Amino acid sequence: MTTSTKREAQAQERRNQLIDVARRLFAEKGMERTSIRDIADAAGVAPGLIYHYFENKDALFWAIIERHNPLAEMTALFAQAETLPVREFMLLAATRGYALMGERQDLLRIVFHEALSRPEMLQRIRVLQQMGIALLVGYLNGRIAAGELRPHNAEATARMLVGSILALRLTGAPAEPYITDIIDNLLCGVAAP
Amino acid sequence: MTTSTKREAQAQERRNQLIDVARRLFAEKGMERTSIRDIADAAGVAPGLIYHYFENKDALFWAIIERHNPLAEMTALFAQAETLPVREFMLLAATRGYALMGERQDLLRIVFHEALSRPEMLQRIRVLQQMGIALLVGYLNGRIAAGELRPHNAEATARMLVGSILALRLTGAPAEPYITDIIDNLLCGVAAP
Amino acid sequence: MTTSTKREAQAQERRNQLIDVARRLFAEKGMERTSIRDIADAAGVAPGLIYHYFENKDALFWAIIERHNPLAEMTALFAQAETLPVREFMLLAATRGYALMGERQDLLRIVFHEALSRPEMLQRIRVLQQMGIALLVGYLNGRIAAGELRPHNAEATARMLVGSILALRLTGAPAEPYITDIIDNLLCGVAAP
Amino acid sequence: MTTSTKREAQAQERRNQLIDVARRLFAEKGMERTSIRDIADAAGVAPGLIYHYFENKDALFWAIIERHNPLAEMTALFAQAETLPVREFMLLAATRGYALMGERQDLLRIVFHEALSRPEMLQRIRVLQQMGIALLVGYLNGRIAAGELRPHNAEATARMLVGSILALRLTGAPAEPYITDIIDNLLCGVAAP
DNA sequence: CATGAATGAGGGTTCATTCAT
DNA sequence: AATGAATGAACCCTCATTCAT
Repeated sequence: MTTSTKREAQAQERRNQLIDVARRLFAEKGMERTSIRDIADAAGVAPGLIYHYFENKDALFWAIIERHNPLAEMTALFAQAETLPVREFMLLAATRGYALMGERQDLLRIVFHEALSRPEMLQRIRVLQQMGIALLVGYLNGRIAAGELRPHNAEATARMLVGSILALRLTGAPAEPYITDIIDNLLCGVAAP
Repeated sequence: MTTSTKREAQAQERRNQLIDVARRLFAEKGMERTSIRDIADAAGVAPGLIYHYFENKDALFWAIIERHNPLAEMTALFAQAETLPVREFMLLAATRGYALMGERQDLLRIVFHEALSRPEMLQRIRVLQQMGIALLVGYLNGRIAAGELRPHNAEATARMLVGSILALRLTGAPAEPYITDIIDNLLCGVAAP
Repeated sequence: MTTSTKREAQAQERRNQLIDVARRLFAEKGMERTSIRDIADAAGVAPGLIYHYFENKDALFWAIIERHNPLAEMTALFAQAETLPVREFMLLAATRGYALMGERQDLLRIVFHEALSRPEMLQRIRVLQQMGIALLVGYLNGRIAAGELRPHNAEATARMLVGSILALRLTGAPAEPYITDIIDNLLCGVAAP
Repeated sequence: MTTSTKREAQAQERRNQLIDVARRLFAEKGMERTSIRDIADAAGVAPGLIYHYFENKDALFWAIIERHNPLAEMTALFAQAETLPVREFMLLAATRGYALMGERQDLLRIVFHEALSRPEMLQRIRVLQQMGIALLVGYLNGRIAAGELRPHNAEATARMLVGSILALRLTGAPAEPYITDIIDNLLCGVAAP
């Protein structure tokens, strides 16, 4: 029992190691430019071993995705939304989103990269993204109902916010001053009074 | 003279055909998943011929990019910016940008895809993107000077606009009602008055 | 332990087999006219396997050279030079050199062939050749010092000897009577007394 | 008539140009590493034109060989052999041979290169070489009959001479002092008196 | 005489994957 | 659990050669 448990733990560790190594390499060079041998070398194991843990390269890819789901964290963040004024919370959420995309930047690259060339990927990505937007839309509509935001199409706002943050990351732009400016623009508008 | 011109014209035609075929395939499957043979087959041509027209696969890629450069059109659009009120022109520009990304959606996929995994591509693409943003920033600062927009960081606004439109395209969302809402949000803000 | 050793031994054997097969084919048709597939077929092996053992075709070439380096044997021969009179030793050395070029005739063909069209090969080969000549020059100068040969430019003699033997091999001439005649000519000259 | 003659002359010129260009390139990089396109580019013509003048690449190769036969010159040289003392003439012949191999060094490279990998080439080369040796043997036997050289196997001497000179060229060694030393060694021997 | 578009076989090489050990 | 030898298909690219113009 104990031994088998130890074995299992060891196996789990090895599995995670392979996932992490693969994530790094995939992010650096893209999935196709990363060979199984590259991964094996970087992990210090033989190429054959990878097939002991994953059916094939694609399965390894999905394992990476599954291991890093950012939705949980975002959900937690929105749960405490009510405790802050609108502007503060939006700043917080935007900053956190920006940071998250940074922490998982390699993942972001992988996902985007693959999503753009593999329809079945795109499908799975859109589901996630839809959930993110839904979270945001829910919050915004709550604020509208509370009279803190003027009545309007919340989905457009949500898309603006996500798109703007995403664009910052994609272009390598820094968080400040852009994030603050974005939120202020969004809240107050840029038209002359 | 006539003959040589005819020959040249034919060659140009063939070149364009190859570019178009490649564009389609690259967009469908990604550049790496598209083999030279795939392109040749789709064009009804021997694989070797492609190397008669393009030095290698990468050169073919850049030929695609060059053939469809949206910058010229955008520049022309901004040249007549003064003739319209702010809101009208921004709607027009956003709509045109959205449409352009649509017409060139396959191109967009290709460019994104490659940019994400090949630093030297990212470099060249950022140059283009920077020029687009500069165009927009120039316009916005003009409107600020004219007192039509309140003084603010125009670059943040430009990035919001581009990011928002891009996000629409990437998520497959329709132009309306989003574009109008986005422009209105941007101009007037979403905060309650 | 035993198993890994067996594996290693097997791998070494396979490596040597590939070297030998390649040596034969390279000698028969020249390196460029021999494809990796030719080698693989002749060895009864998949083409990819060759790249498991050698980085590329060139590396395979150098592996052939390294496996059959005649310098060690020649060095050993010259170590016992003192035990024989000049004429006997020179006959022995010439005969041994002729034999060696025969045993390695295919190698000779390969080396010459490549040396003639690839500067970087010529470079590496000249180093080897220089060492051979140096060996001979050292010996000759020793004999001059010992008063057995008249004082003269030993390098010219060394080059004559090597050139003469090489020419025999290149033209397919037999060892006898040429070698004896060559040595005698070299020692006594052909001028009438 | 005149026109056709002019045309013919022009054609002959073009033919020779192609031969010369090909000779240079073949010598530089070897025949296989030189493509028809390389030759065409260097000559400033279209690839197709080469096939107007030569059936294929091999025919072009043979045309090069035929255009540059060194035998005529050597025969002329030996015709005046009697006018000089042995040592002087042998020096002259050796020097001339060395020079010839230099002038035609590129040709030498080509011939050697191809001879080593193509049996039918080797055959043709050996015929030429045999004629060269025969020329030399005839001379040497004449000198022996005249009492200027001691009676001995002239063919061995001829092979020594040719081999020595060839080795100088192949190793890139300079003419002097080697040639003089070689002739002196050959005439007087290197043994202590 | 001259062009250069077009062919298609074959080159070296990479790589996901399998399997005996 | 782990190895690494072995496979074979596919890749990008080169090139001698042909032929309509």
